[in-house]
Amino acid sequence: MELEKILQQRFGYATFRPGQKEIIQQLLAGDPVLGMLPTGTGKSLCYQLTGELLAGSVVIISPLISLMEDQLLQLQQLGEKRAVALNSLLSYSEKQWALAHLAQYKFIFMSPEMFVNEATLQALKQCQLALLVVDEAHCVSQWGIDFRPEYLKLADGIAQLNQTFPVLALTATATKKVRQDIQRLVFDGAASEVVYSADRPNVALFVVRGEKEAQLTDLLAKLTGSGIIYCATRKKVQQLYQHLKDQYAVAFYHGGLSGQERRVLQQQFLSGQLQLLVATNAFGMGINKADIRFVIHYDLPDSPENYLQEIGRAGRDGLPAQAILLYEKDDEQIHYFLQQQTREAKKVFEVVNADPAVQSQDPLIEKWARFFPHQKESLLQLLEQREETRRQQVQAMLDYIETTGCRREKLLHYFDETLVNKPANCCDHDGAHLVTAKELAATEGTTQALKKQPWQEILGRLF
DNA sequence: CGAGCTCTTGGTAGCAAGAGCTCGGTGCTCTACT
Repeated sequence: MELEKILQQRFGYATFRPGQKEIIQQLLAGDPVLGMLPTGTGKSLCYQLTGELLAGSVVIISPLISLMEDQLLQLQQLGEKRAVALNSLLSYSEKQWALAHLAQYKFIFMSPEMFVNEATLQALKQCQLALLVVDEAHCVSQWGIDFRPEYLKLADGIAQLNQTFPVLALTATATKKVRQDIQRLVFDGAASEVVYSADRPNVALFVVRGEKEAQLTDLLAKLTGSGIIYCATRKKVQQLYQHLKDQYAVAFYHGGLSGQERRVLQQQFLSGQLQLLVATNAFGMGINKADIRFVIHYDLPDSPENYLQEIGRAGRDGLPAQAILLYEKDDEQIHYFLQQQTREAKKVFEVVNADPAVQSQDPLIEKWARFFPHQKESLLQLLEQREETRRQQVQAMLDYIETTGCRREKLLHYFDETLVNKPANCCDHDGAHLVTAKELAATEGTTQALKKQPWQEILGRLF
Protein backbone atom coordinates (compact mmCIF):
# COMPACT_ATOMS: atom_id res chain seq x y z
CA MET A 1 0.00 0.00 0.00
CA GLU A 2 2.52 2.49 1.29
CA LEU A 3 5.04 1.66 -1.47
CA GLU A 4 2.46 2.05 -4.25
CA LYS A 5 1.61 5.51 -2.96
CA ILE A 6 5.24 6.62 -3.12
CA LEU A 7 5.59 5.03 -6.54
CA GLN A 8 2.65 7.06 -7.76
CA GLN A 9 3.58 10.35 -6.11
CA ARG A 10 7.30 10.35 -6.64
CA PHE A 11 7.71 8.43 -9.91
CA GLY A 12 4.29 8.69 -11.51
CA TYR A 13 3.64 4.97 -12.00
CA ALA A 14 0.45 3.28 -10.84
CA THR A 15 1.87 -0.22 -10.36
CA PHE A 16 5.18 -1.97 -9.94
CA ARG A 17 6.71 -4.01 -12.72
CA PRO A 18 7.50 -7.67 -11.99
CA GLY A 19 10.18 -8.06 -9.34
CA GLN A 20 10.52 -4.41 -8.34
CA LYS A 21 8.40 -4.50 -5.20
CA GLU A 22 9.87 -7.81 -4.06
CA ILE A 23 13.40 -6.41 -4.35
CA ILE A 24 12.55 -3.12 -2.64
CA GLN A 25 10.85 -4.86 0.28
CA GLN A 26 13.85 -7.09 0.91
CA LEU A 27 16.23 -4.15 0.75
CA LEU A 28 14.07 -2.16 3.17
CA ALA A 29 14.28 -5.14 5.54
CA GLY A 30 18.07 -4.84 5.26
CA ASP A 31 18.62 -8.00 3.21
CA PRO A 32 21.07 -8.31 0.30
CA VAL A 33 19.47 -9.08 -3.06
CA LEU A 34 20.65 -10.28 -6.46
CA GLY A 35 18.03 -9.13 -8.97
CA MET A 36 17.78 -10.45 -12.52
CA LEU A 37 15.05 -8.52 -14.29
CA PRO A 38 14.37 -8.34 -18.02
CA THR A 39 15.73 -5.33 -19.90
CA GLY A 40 13.63 -2.23 -19.91
CA THR A 41 11.63 -3.12 -16.82
CA GLY A 42 12.91 -0.34 -14.62
CA LYS A 43 15.83 -1.80 -12.73
CA SER A 44 17.00 1.63 -11.60
CA LEU A 45 13.68 2.27 -9.87
CA CYS A 46 14.64 -0.46 -7.39
CA TYR A 47 17.42 1.65 -5.91
CA GLN A 48 15.86 5.05 -6.60
CA LEU A 49 12.76 4.30 -4.54
CA THR A 50 14.63 2.39 -1.82
CA GLY A 51 17.08 5.28 -1.53
CA GLU A 52 14.21 7.71 -0.97
CA LEU A 53 13.02 5.69 2.00
CA LEU A 54 16.29 4.97 3.78
CA ALA A 55 18.48 7.43 5.64
CA GLY A 56 21.94 7.93 4.14
CA SER A 57 23.58 7.79 0.73
CA VAL A 58 23.15 5.28 -2.08
CA VAL A 59 26.37 4.22 -3.84
CA ILE A 60 25.88 2.88 -7.37
CA ILE A 61 28.81 1.04 -8.95
CA SER A 62 28.48 1.22 -12.70
CA PRO A 63 30.75 -0.17 -15.43
CA LEU A 64 30.59 2.76 -17.88
CA ILE A 65 30.82 6.51 -17.51
CA SER A 66 28.04 6.85 -20.08
CA LEU A 67 25.73 4.76 -17.89
CA MET A 68 26.49 6.93 -14.87
CA GLU A 69 25.74 10.03 -16.90
CA ASP A 70 22.44 8.62 -18.18
CA GLN A 71 21.24 7.63 -14.74
CA LEU A 72 22.41 10.89 -13.22
CA LEU A 73 20.36 12.74 -15.82
CA GLN A 74 17.38 10.49 -15.13
CA LEU A 75 17.55 11.38 -11.42
CA GLN A 76 17.93 15.07 -12.18
CA GLN A 77 14.85 14.91 -14.37
CA LEU A 78 13.00 13.43 -11.39
CA GLY A 79 14.00 16.55 -9.49
CA GLU A 80 16.82 14.95 -7.48
CA LYS A 81 19.66 17.44 -7.11
CA ARG A 82 21.70 15.51 -4.54
CA ALA A 83 23.33 13.20 -7.10
CA VAL A 84 26.89 13.04 -8.37
CA ALA A 85 28.97 10.90 -10.73
CA LEU A 86 32.43 10.52 -9.28
CA ASN A 87 34.63 9.82 -12.31
CA SER A 88 37.51 11.02 -14.45
CA LEU A 89 35.32 13.62 -16.15
CA LEU A 90 35.63 15.68 -12.97
CA SER A 91 38.65 17.93 -12.63
CA TYR A 92 41.07 17.29 -9.79
CA SER A 93 39.54 20.02 -7.62
CA GLU A 94 35.97 19.02 -8.40
CA LYS A 95 36.76 15.47 -7.39
CA GLN A 96 38.45 16.58 -4.15
CA TRP A 97 35.49 18.76 -3.29
CA ALA A 98 33.01 15.95 -3.99
CA LEU A 99 35.03 13.51 -1.85
CA ALA A 100 35.14 16.00 1.01
CA HIS A 101 31.39 16.56 0.86
CA LEU A 102 30.28 13.04 -0.08
CA ALA A 103 27.72 12.72 2.71
CA GLN A 104 25.60 15.50 1.28
CA TYR A 105 24.79 13.44 -1.81
CA LYS A 106 21.89 11.02 -1.86
CA PHE A 107 23.06 9.15 -4.96
CA ILE A 108 26.75 8.63 -5.74
CA PHE A 109 27.73 6.93 -9.01
CA MET A 110 31.21 5.52 -9.56
CA SER A 111 33.20 2.85 -11.39
CA PRO A 112 34.58 -0.21 -9.60
CA GLU A 113 38.04 1.31 -10.11
CA MET A 114 37.00 4.45 -8.27
CA PHE A 115 35.25 2.47 -5.54
CA VAL A 116 38.25 0.34 -4.56
CA ASN A 117 40.52 3.40 -4.53
CA GLU A 118 41.86 4.07 -1.03
CA ALA A 119 40.84 7.75 -0.93
CA THR A 120 37.29 6.92 -2.04
CA LEU A 121 36.91 4.18 0.56
CA GLN A 122 38.13 6.58 3.25
CA ALA A 123 35.59 9.20 2.19
CA LEU A 124 32.80 6.60 2.06
CA LYS A 125 33.63 5.47 5.60
CA GLN A 126 32.72 8.97 6.77
CA CYS A 127 29.25 8.68 5.22
CA GLN A 128 26.19 6.92 6.41
CA LEU A 129 25.36 4.49 3.61
CA ALA A 130 21.76 3.48 2.94
CA LEU A 131 22.43 1.07 0.11
CA LEU A 132 25.14 -0.11 -2.25
CA VAL A 133 24.20 -1.11 -5.79
CA VAL A 134 26.25 -3.05 -8.34
CA ASP A 135 24.67 -2.22 -11.68
CA GLU A 136 25.11 -4.51 -14.70
CA ALA A 137 26.39 -7.06 -12.24
CA HIS A 138 27.13 -9.71 -14.88
CA CYS A 139 30.25 -7.62 -15.60
CA VAL A 140 31.66 -8.95 -12.34
CA SER A 141 31.87 -12.37 -13.96
CA GLN A 142 32.42 -11.29 -17.56
CA TRP A 143 35.23 -8.80 -17.02
CA GLY A 144 37.60 -10.64 -14.79
CA ILE A 145 41.21 -10.64 -14.03
CA ASP A 146 42.56 -9.94 -17.51
CA PHE A 147 40.49 -6.86 -18.25
CA ARG A 148 39.10 -5.00 -15.25
CA PRO A 149 40.54 -6.74 -12.18
CA GLU A 150 38.99 -4.22 -9.78
CA TYR A 151 35.74 -6.09 -10.22
CA LEU A 152 37.31 -8.88 -8.19
CA LYS A 153 37.90 -6.53 -5.26
CA LEU A 154 34.35 -5.32 -4.68
CA ALA A 155 33.59 -7.61 -1.72
CA ASP A 156 36.89 -6.49 -0.17
CA GLY A 157 35.93 -2.84 -0.55
CA ILE A 158 32.45 -3.38 0.84
CA ALA A 159 33.89 -5.17 3.87
CA GLN A 160 36.38 -2.34 4.47
CA LEU A 161 33.56 0.17 4.83
CA ASN A 162 32.74 -1.58 8.08
CA GLN A 163 29.07 -0.54 8.10
CA THR A 164 25.76 -2.33 7.88
CA PHE A 165 23.71 -1.62 4.77
CA PRO A 166 21.95 -3.78 2.19
CA VAL A 167 23.67 -4.53 -1.11
CA LEU A 168 21.82 -4.91 -4.41
CA ALA A 169 23.27 -6.47 -7.57
CA LEU A 170 21.27 -5.90 -10.76
CA THR A 171 21.50 -7.58 -14.15
CA ALA A 172 19.30 -8.61 -17.08
CA THR A 173 21.10 -11.76 -18.14
CA ALA A 174 23.03 -14.16 -15.97
CA THR A 175 23.44 -17.90 -16.05
CA LYS A 176 23.49 -19.86 -12.81
CA LYS A 177 27.28 -19.81 -12.96
CA VAL A 178 27.38 -16.03 -13.43
CA ARG A 179 25.01 -15.61 -10.49
CA GLN A 180 27.33 -17.78 -8.40
CA ASP A 181 30.22 -15.51 -9.40
CA ILE A 182 28.21 -12.47 -8.36
CA GLN A 183 27.34 -14.10 -5.03
CA ARG A 184 31.00 -14.81 -4.41
CA LEU A 185 32.51 -11.56 -5.68
CA VAL A 186 29.93 -9.08 -4.42
CA PHE A 187 28.13 -10.57 -1.47
CA ASP A 188 30.85 -12.73 0.01
CA GLY A 189 28.06 -15.06 0.98
CA ALA A 190 24.41 -15.64 0.20
CA ALA A 191 22.08 -12.95 -1.08
CA SER A 192 18.55 -13.95 -1.93
CA GLU A 193 17.87 -14.03 -5.66
CA VAL A 194 14.94 -12.48 -7.49
CA VAL A 195 15.20 -14.02 -10.93
CA TYR A 196 12.99 -13.60 -13.98
CA SER A 197 13.38 -15.24 -17.37
CA ALA A 198 16.08 -13.99 -19.73
CA ASP A 199 13.96 -15.01 -22.73
CA ARG A 200 12.85 -12.44 -25.28
CA PRO A 201 9.85 -14.21 -26.83
CA ASN A 202 9.22 -11.60 -29.53
CA VAL A 203 12.74 -11.96 -30.93
CA ALA A 204 12.79 -14.79 -33.50
CA LEU A 205 16.07 -16.68 -33.81
CA PHE A 206 17.87 -17.56 -37.05
CA VAL A 207 21.20 -19.00 -38.08
CA VAL A 208 22.29 -18.46 -41.67
CA ARG A 209 25.26 -20.26 -43.21
CA GLY A 210 27.21 -19.66 -46.36
CA GLU A 211 29.06 -16.77 -47.95
CA LYS A 212 28.42 -13.99 -45.45
CA GLU A 213 28.76 -10.86 -47.53
CA ALA A 214 26.18 -12.11 -50.02
CA GLN A 215 23.91 -13.28 -47.22
CA LEU A 216 24.09 -9.88 -45.54
CA THR A 217 23.28 -8.00 -48.74
CA ASP A 218 20.36 -10.32 -49.26
CA LEU A 219 19.10 -9.91 -45.68
CA LEU A 220 19.34 -6.13 -45.65
CA ALA A 221 17.38 -5.94 -48.87
CA LYS A 222 14.55 -7.86 -47.21
CA LEU A 223 14.54 -6.39 -43.71
CA THR A 224 13.02 -3.14 -42.58
CA GLY A 225 13.41 -0.82 -39.61
CA SER A 226 16.57 -0.13 -37.68
CA GLY A 227 19.14 -2.73 -36.82
CA ILE A 228 22.56 -3.46 -35.37
CA ILE A 229 25.22 -5.48 -37.18
CA TYR A 230 27.82 -6.92 -34.83
CA CYS A 231 31.34 -7.86 -35.94
CA ALA A 232 34.21 -9.33 -33.96
CA THR A 233 36.91 -6.84 -34.98
CA ARG A 234 37.22 -3.12 -35.64
CA LYS A 235 38.66 -3.80 -39.07
CA LYS A 236 35.63 -5.82 -40.12
CA VAL A 237 33.34 -3.10 -38.76
CA GLN A 238 35.06 -0.51 -40.95
CA GLN A 239 34.96 -2.77 -44.00
CA LEU A 240 31.24 -3.46 -43.72
CA TYR A 241 30.60 0.22 -43.17
CA GLN A 242 32.44 1.07 -46.40
CA HIS A 243 30.45 -1.60 -48.15
CA LEU A 244 27.07 -0.32 -46.92
CA LYS A 245 27.48 3.42 -46.62
CA ASP A 246 26.28 4.34 -50.12
CA GLN A 247 23.08 2.38 -49.75
CA TYR A 248 22.01 2.88 -46.16
CA ALA A 249 21.92 5.48 -43.41
CA VAL A 250 24.67 3.68 -41.54
CA ALA A 251 27.52 4.45 -39.14
CA PHE A 252 30.18 2.41 -37.39
CA TYR A 253 30.92 2.16 -33.68
CA HIS A 254 33.83 0.59 -31.81
CA GLY A 255 36.17 1.14 -28.90
CA GLY A 256 38.49 3.31 -30.97
CA LEU A 257 36.00 6.18 -31.06
CA SER A 258 36.16 9.08 -28.64
CA GLY A 259 33.49 9.66 -26.01
CA GLN A 260 32.21 12.59 -28.01
CA GLU A 261 31.89 10.55 -31.22
CA ARG A 262 30.10 7.80 -29.33
CA ARG A 263 27.57 10.18 -27.83
CA VAL A 264 26.76 11.67 -31.22
CA LEU A 265 26.30 8.24 -32.83
CA GLN A 266 24.14 6.92 -30.01
CA GLN A 267 21.96 9.99 -30.26
CA GLN A 268 21.64 9.69 -34.03
CA PHE A 269 20.78 6.00 -33.80
CA LEU A 270 18.25 6.58 -31.02
CA SER A 271 16.52 9.36 -32.90
CA GLY A 272 16.28 7.33 -36.11
CA GLN A 273 18.69 9.41 -38.21
CA LEU A 274 20.72 6.24 -38.63
CA GLN A 275 19.03 3.05 -39.74
CA LEU A 276 21.99 0.76 -39.25
CA LEU A 277 24.90 0.64 -36.88
CA VAL A 278 27.87 -1.64 -37.58
CA ALA A 279 29.62 -2.24 -34.27
CA THR A 280 31.89 -4.36 -32.12
CA ASN A 281 30.64 -5.47 -28.72
CA ALA A 282 31.57 -2.00 -27.46
CA PHE A 283 28.11 -0.90 -28.53
CA GLY A 284 25.02 -1.65 -26.56
CA MET A 285 25.15 -1.41 -22.80
CA GLY A 286 22.67 1.20 -21.65
CA ILE A 287 21.20 1.61 -25.12
CA ASN A 288 17.47 1.86 -24.76
CA LYS A 289 15.96 2.16 -28.20
CA ALA A 290 12.53 0.57 -28.28
CA ASP A 291 12.17 -0.10 -31.99
CA ILE A 292 15.31 -1.96 -33.03
CA ARG A 293 13.85 -4.53 -35.42
CA PHE A 294 16.83 -6.79 -35.97
CA VAL A 295 20.26 -7.69 -34.73
CA ILE A 296 22.57 -9.38 -37.20
CA HIS A 297 25.77 -11.05 -36.05
CA TYR A 298 28.17 -10.95 -38.96
CA ASP A 299 30.71 -12.70 -36.74
CA LEU A 300 30.18 -15.26 -34.04
CA PRO A 301 29.78 -13.75 -30.55
CA ASP A 302 32.15 -15.14 -27.93
CA SER A 303 29.50 -16.50 -25.57
CA PRO A 304 25.78 -17.19 -25.18
CA GLU A 305 25.82 -14.60 -22.38
CA ASN A 306 26.92 -11.88 -24.78
CA TYR A 307 24.71 -13.20 -27.53
CA LEU A 308 21.60 -12.91 -25.37
CA GLN A 309 22.63 -9.43 -24.21
CA GLU A 310 23.12 -8.30 -27.78
CA ILE A 311 19.96 -9.75 -29.32
CA GLY A 312 18.04 -8.52 -26.28
CA ARG A 313 18.45 -4.99 -27.64
CA ALA A 314 15.95 -5.80 -30.39
CA GLY A 315 12.21 -5.48 -30.01
CA ARG A 316 11.99 -3.77 -26.66
CA ASP A 317 8.68 -2.33 -27.82
CA GLY A 318 7.32 -5.87 -27.72
CA LEU A 319 6.72 -5.96 -31.48
CA PRO A 320 8.21 -8.73 -33.64
CA ALA A 321 11.99 -8.57 -34.01
CA GLN A 322 14.64 -10.90 -35.42
CA ALA A 323 18.08 -12.08 -34.41
CA ILE A 324 20.14 -13.47 -37.26
CA LEU A 325 23.51 -15.11 -36.74
CA LEU A 326 25.70 -15.54 -39.82
CA TYR A 327 28.23 -18.32 -39.60
CA GLU A 328 31.07 -19.51 -41.78
CA LYS A 329 33.53 -22.26 -40.90
CA ASP A 330 36.33 -21.16 -38.55
CA ASP A 331 34.61 -17.95 -37.44
CA GLU A 332 35.31 -19.04 -33.87
CA GLN A 333 39.08 -18.82 -34.36
CA ILE A 334 39.26 -15.11 -33.59
CA HIS A 335 37.91 -15.81 -30.11
CA TYR A 336 40.40 -18.57 -29.47
CA PHE A 337 43.05 -16.06 -30.43
CA LEU A 338 41.71 -13.35 -28.15
CA GLN A 339 41.55 -15.81 -25.30
CA GLN A 340 45.16 -16.62 -25.99
CA GLN A 341 45.83 -13.08 -24.78
CA THR A 342 44.84 -14.43 -21.39
CA ARG A 343 47.37 -17.17 -21.84
CA GLU A 344 50.00 -14.62 -22.88
CA ALA A 345 49.16 -12.57 -19.82
CA LYS A 346 49.65 -15.67 -17.72
CA LYS A 347 53.13 -16.19 -19.15
CA VAL A 348 53.98 -12.58 -18.41
CA PHE A 349 52.82 -13.09 -14.88
CA GLU A 350 55.01 -16.15 -14.48
CA VAL A 351 57.95 -14.00 -15.48
CA VAL A 352 57.14 -11.53 -12.71
CA ASN A 353 56.88 -14.37 -10.27
CA ALA A 354 60.40 -15.43 -11.19
CA ASP A 355 61.89 -11.94 -11.21
CA PRO A 356 60.04 -9.08 -9.48
CA ALA A 357 62.54 -6.61 -10.95
CA VAL A 358 60.84 -6.62 -14.39
CA GLN A 359 57.69 -5.19 -12.85
CA SER A 360 57.86 -1.63 -14.07
CA GLN A 361 58.38 -2.77 -17.68
CA ASP A 362 54.82 -3.74 -18.43
CA PRO A 363 51.70 -1.78 -17.43
CA LEU A 364 49.60 -4.94 -17.11
CA ILE A 365 52.09 -6.57 -14.76
CA GLU A 366 52.34 -3.40 -12.77
CA LYS A 367 48.58 -3.29 -12.39
CA TRP A 368 48.39 -6.89 -11.22
CA ALA A 369 51.24 -6.45 -8.81
CA ARG A 370 49.50 -3.41 -7.40
CA PHE A 371 46.15 -5.14 -6.92
CA PHE A 372 47.11 -8.65 -5.97
CA PRO A 373 50.45 -8.44 -4.20
CA HIS A 374 49.90 -11.47 -1.99
CA GLN A 375 47.80 -13.73 -4.16
CA LYS A 376 50.02 -14.84 -6.98
CA GLU A 377 49.17 -18.52 -6.73
CA SER A 378 45.43 -17.98 -6.71
CA LEU A 379 45.85 -15.49 -9.54
CA LEU A 380 47.36 -18.11 -11.83
CA GLN A 381 44.52 -20.40 -10.89
CA LEU A 382 42.01 -17.68 -11.73
CA LEU A 383 43.57 -17.15 -15.15
CA GLU A 384 43.44 -20.85 -15.93
CA GLN A 385 39.82 -21.15 -14.85
CA ARG A 386 38.88 -18.11 -16.86
CA GLU A 387 40.49 -19.43 -19.98
CA GLU A 388 38.68 -22.73 -19.66
CA THR A 389 35.35 -20.99 -19.07
CA ARG A 390 35.77 -18.82 -22.13
CA ARG A 391 36.69 -21.79 -24.26
CA GLN A 392 33.50 -23.52 -23.13
CA GLN A 393 31.47 -20.41 -23.94
CA VAL A 394 32.69 -20.38 -27.55
CA GLN A 395 31.89 -24.09 -27.74
CA ALA A 396 28.38 -23.40 -26.45
CA MET A 397 27.89 -20.93 -29.31
CA LEU A 398 29.00 -23.60 -31.79
CA ASP A 399 26.53 -26.03 -30.19
CA TYR A 400 23.82 -23.42 -30.64
CA ILE A 401 24.65 -23.17 -34.33
CA GLU A 402 24.84 -26.93 -34.82
CA THR A 403 21.68 -27.80 -32.92
CA THR A 404 18.94 -29.52 -34.91
CA GLY A 405 16.33 -28.80 -32.26
CA CYS A 406 14.70 -25.58 -31.10
CA ARG A 407 17.28 -22.80 -30.80
CA ARG A 408 15.35 -20.97 -28.08
CA GLU A 409 15.25 -24.11 -25.97
CA LYS A 410 18.98 -24.56 -26.52
CA LEU A 411 19.79 -21.00 -25.52
CA LEU A 412 17.52 -21.02 -22.46
CA HIS A 413 18.87 -24.39 -21.39
CA TYR A 414 22.30 -22.76 -21.22
CA PHE A 415 20.74 -20.24 -18.84
CA ASP A 416 19.33 -23.10 -16.75
CA GLU A 417 15.83 -22.25 -17.89
CA THR A 418 13.17 -24.36 -19.56
CA LEU A 419 11.06 -22.87 -22.31
CA VAL A 420 7.46 -22.83 -21.07
CA ASN A 421 5.57 -20.83 -23.68
CA LYS A 422 7.03 -21.33 -27.10
CA PRO A 423 6.24 -18.27 -29.22
CA ALA A 424 4.64 -18.81 -32.64
CA ASN A 425 7.59 -17.24 -34.44
CA CYS A 426 10.25 -19.02 -32.41
CA CYS A 427 13.26 -20.01 -34.51
CA ASP A 428 14.27 -21.31 -37.92
CA HIS A 429 13.98 -24.90 -36.69
CA ASP A 430 10.49 -24.31 -35.41
CA GLY A 431 8.74 -22.94 -38.43
CA ALA A 432 9.75 -19.32 -37.99
CA HIS A 433 10.54 -17.54 -41.21
CA LEU A 434 12.17 -14.21 -41.78
CA VAL A 435 9.60 -11.44 -41.75
CA THR A 436 10.39 -9.23 -44.72
CA ALA A 437 9.47 -5.63 -45.39
CA LYS A 438 6.98 -6.72 -48.02
CA GLU A 439 5.16 -9.04 -45.66
CA LEU A 440 5.05 -6.37 -43.00
CA ALA A 441 3.46 -3.96 -45.43
CA ALA A 442 0.84 -6.59 -46.21
CA THR A 443 -0.12 -7.33 -42.58
CA GLU A 444 -2.44 -5.26 -40.44
CA GLY A 445 -2.99 -4.80 -36.72
CA THR A 446 -0.08 -5.51 -34.41
CA THR A 447 2.48 -4.34 -36.94
CA GLN A 448 0.76 -1.00 -37.46
CA ALA A 449 3.52 0.85 -35.65
CA LEU A 450 6.12 -0.60 -38.00
CA LYS A 451 4.44 0.83 -41.03
CA LYS A 452 5.41 4.29 -39.94
CA GLN A 453 8.98 3.45 -40.86
CA PRO A 454 8.94 4.22 -44.61
CA TRP A 455 7.76 7.82 -44.29
CA GLN A 456 10.04 8.40 -41.31
CA GLU A 457 12.89 7.22 -43.45
CA ILE A 458 11.94 9.47 -46.34
CA LEU A 459 11.65 12.40 -43.95
CA GLY A 460 15.02 11.51 -42.47
CA ARG A 461 16.66 11.55 -45.88
CA LEU A 462 15.08 14.89 -46.77
CA PHE A 463 16.77 16.52 -43.81
C1' DC B 1 44.53 -19.19 -36.05
C1' DG B 2 43.61 -16.28 -40.25
C1' DA B 3 43.48 -12.00 -43.01
C1' DG B 4 45.96 -8.97 -45.46
C1' DC B 5 49.91 -6.70 -46.42
C1' DT B 6 54.93 -6.40 -48.20
C1' DC B 7 58.92 -8.58 -49.65
C1' DT B 8 61.43 -12.29 -52.01
C1' DT B 9 62.14 -15.68 -55.35
C1' DG B 10 62.54 -17.48 -59.95
C1' DG B 11 64.97 -16.67 -64.13
C1' DT B 12 65.77 -12.97 -67.23
C1' DA B 13 59.52 -11.35 -69.18
C1' DG B 14 56.48 -9.44 -66.19
C1' DC B 15 54.27 -11.31 -62.82
C1' DA B 16 52.81 -15.44 -60.04
C1' DA B 17 53.68 -18.08 -56.02
C1' DG B 18 55.15 -18.27 -51.69
C1' DA B 19 57.61 -16.56 -47.47
C1' DG B 20 57.35 -13.58 -43.68
C1' DC B 21 55.45 -10.06 -41.05
C1' DT B 22 51.76 -7.69 -38.24
C1' DC B 23 47.53 -7.38 -36.15
C1' DG B 24 43.30 -8.73 -33.85
C1' DG B 25 37.70 -6.87 -27.97
C1' DT B 26 35.54 -4.93 -24.03
C1' DG B 27 37.08 0.71 -20.08
C1' DC B 28 38.43 2.70 -16.15
C1' DT B 29 42.05 6.14 -14.07
C1' DC B 30 46.27 8.91 -13.31
C1' DT B 31 50.37 11.13 -14.64
C1' DA B 32 53.43 13.59 -17.32
C1' DC B 33 54.14 16.18 -21.22
C1' DT B 34 52.89 19.46 -24.85
